Amino acid sequence: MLIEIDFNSEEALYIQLRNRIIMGIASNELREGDVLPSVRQLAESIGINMHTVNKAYTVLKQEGFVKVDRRRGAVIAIDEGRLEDLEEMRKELQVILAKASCRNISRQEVHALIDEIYESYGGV
Amino acid sequence: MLIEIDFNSEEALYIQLRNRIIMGIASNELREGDVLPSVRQLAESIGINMHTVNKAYTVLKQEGFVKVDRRRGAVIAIDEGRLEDLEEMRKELQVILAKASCRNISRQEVHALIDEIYESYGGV
DNA sequence: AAGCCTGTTATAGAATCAATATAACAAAAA
DNA sequence: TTTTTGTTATATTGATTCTATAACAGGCTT
Repeated sequence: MLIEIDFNSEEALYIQLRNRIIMGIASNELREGDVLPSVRQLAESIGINMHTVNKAYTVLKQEGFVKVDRRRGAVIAIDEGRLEDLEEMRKELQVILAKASCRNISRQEVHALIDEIYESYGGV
Repeated sequence: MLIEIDFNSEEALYIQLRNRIIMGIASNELREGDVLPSVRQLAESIGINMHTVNKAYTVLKQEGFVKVDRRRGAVIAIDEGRLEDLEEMRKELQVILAKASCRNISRQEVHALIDEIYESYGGV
């Protein structure tokens, strides 16, 4: 899986990295059991520091997307039943939809966008 | 309009403030032409620094939710045709829905949540 | 056994951001 | 005139982000 980083973005590098990997899982480019590159490898291939990658992996571990095996490195392992995430999602959506509503983006448009994105993650 | 701040949140105070005001506009608690409290007033009533409020207002001005009138202070004034926001929304939704997809939250559940939130903002 | 590659940890520095604290200014309102 | 408005400048504190070395133990390869 190709991981791209935008150095002009305001988003922290380790957050961009985390997001890319989560999106990789959603789009099935990364599957349960797949091994991520070592922190040193990935850091070098992107051109950033080892610790920045390590922080991304640590966050992914805490959030339940990855487990770390001393032998194999960081392995995709998804906690599927985390209800905290639903409340978190509600809060995030409240802000996003408030903005959308102010900009006269209709509910239909949002639904269409949701479908489009969900489609790209392989339906369900 | 009552503005509440969570001092335990990781979100910056000025971002929380901005979000509250945008949500206030969406829910029609704040309407075009309404005057926001002065930076000093609001700062005192919440118990934070004047500059933190000022930063929130400055961001709201840049994002096109508020205009500042020397006479009246900060006034709600919404730029309704900003297409940058649609692309921004797409990027934010991509991350949120990736997480949702990983947690087995179905597309239907997301649609229902969208409706619920949009409902609270008065339909459309 | 020796060397290499894992993740992990510690420490330190630079740059930026968040929040606070004073202070002052011009314009408008009381 | 005095108060209140937004605006601007400056400074300090603390946290965050990213980088840089360095070292360690566990596992793998040769």
